[in-house]
Amino acid sequence: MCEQAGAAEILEWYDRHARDLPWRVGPGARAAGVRPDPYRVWLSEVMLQQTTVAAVIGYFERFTALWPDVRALADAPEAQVMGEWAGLGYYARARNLVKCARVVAHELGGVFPQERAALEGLPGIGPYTGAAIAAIAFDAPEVVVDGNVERVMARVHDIRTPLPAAKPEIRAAAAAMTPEARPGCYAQAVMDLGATICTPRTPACGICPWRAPCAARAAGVQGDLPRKAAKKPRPVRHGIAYVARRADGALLLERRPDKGLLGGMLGWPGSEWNDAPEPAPPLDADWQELPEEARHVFTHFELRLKVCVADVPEGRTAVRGEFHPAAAFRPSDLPTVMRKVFDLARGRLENAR
DNA sequence: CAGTCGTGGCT
DNA sequence: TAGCCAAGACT
Repeated sequence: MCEQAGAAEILEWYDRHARDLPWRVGPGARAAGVRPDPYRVWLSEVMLQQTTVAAVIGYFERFTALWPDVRALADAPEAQVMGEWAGLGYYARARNLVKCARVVAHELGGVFPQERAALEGLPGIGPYTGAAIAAIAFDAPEVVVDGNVERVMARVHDIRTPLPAAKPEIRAAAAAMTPEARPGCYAQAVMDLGATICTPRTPACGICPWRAPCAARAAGVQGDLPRKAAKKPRPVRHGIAYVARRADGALLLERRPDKGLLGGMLGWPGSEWNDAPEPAPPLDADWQELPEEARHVFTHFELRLKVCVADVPEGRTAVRGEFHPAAAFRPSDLPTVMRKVFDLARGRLENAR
């Protein structure tokens, strides 16, 4: 049987250097017949979308401890899942995670589909994740193309067309290299290669199993690939966040609408975020503006939030939001920008008490 | 298709 | 430091 060019070299490298990851069945165990748990593969792949391995590991451990299988996750209250996801970002992933778990649990008998086509289209599963689950969990010979694969392919084949225009060419190259044998190991091998050797800057070509066939290396342009279209500048937006503490210690929080930024997450009531926000206090109080703003960088804008704090008597009703008892409040349930606001407000509230 | 959608680590 | 980047999906 004619193996795909390069597959043998990278699989041999993977057998010796595969990263040990909590969701992974390593090459040795896989060869011994151990199958990955599709639930854990799915959960890890969703968490890893645009997110580093280091950031994911702790979340993965907590999620699997709380919810060991897809039925358990399907039964979880969405608010609890959102709270556990807080800090990981891209919160539509968490909402879709619950939706997908409920579809699998209630409409598919608790069993993940094995086919890429059936996986793709489930909430939160797109072209990459569908192919990755099919390959890793079920050893389907799917073409798995993520950012690592794009970088590795652009270099091995010296593809100088900038992304995203180069995507079709890159996919064709990836398809030509994907082997029929051990497709799950192969997919993870290329991702490990991209994460540890064929890194974005200063790749370690000297120890790369694909050094010999690498066209970019031969041309000395490996560090300049893949090329990417120029990015747009990131504007600054301003806003005002209000942290109200009731006499019993309860804090006024507001759940954000499902659509849009930080959708479905808890946060402090506040103004719109724009060039010149209008004050929008959620209740009448003696608001004290803190001297320092909370700064946070999102993907497409930078936010500077003025923070106003107030102590309010019990019985006061808010126009917006709901008071959360102090005992039930966990800052870790908040998205990072809201946790930054709380960290600033906490100092002032401690002093006032 | 191009914009939206988070965050933390690294250089 | 300020920009770049990460196992993308969705509209």
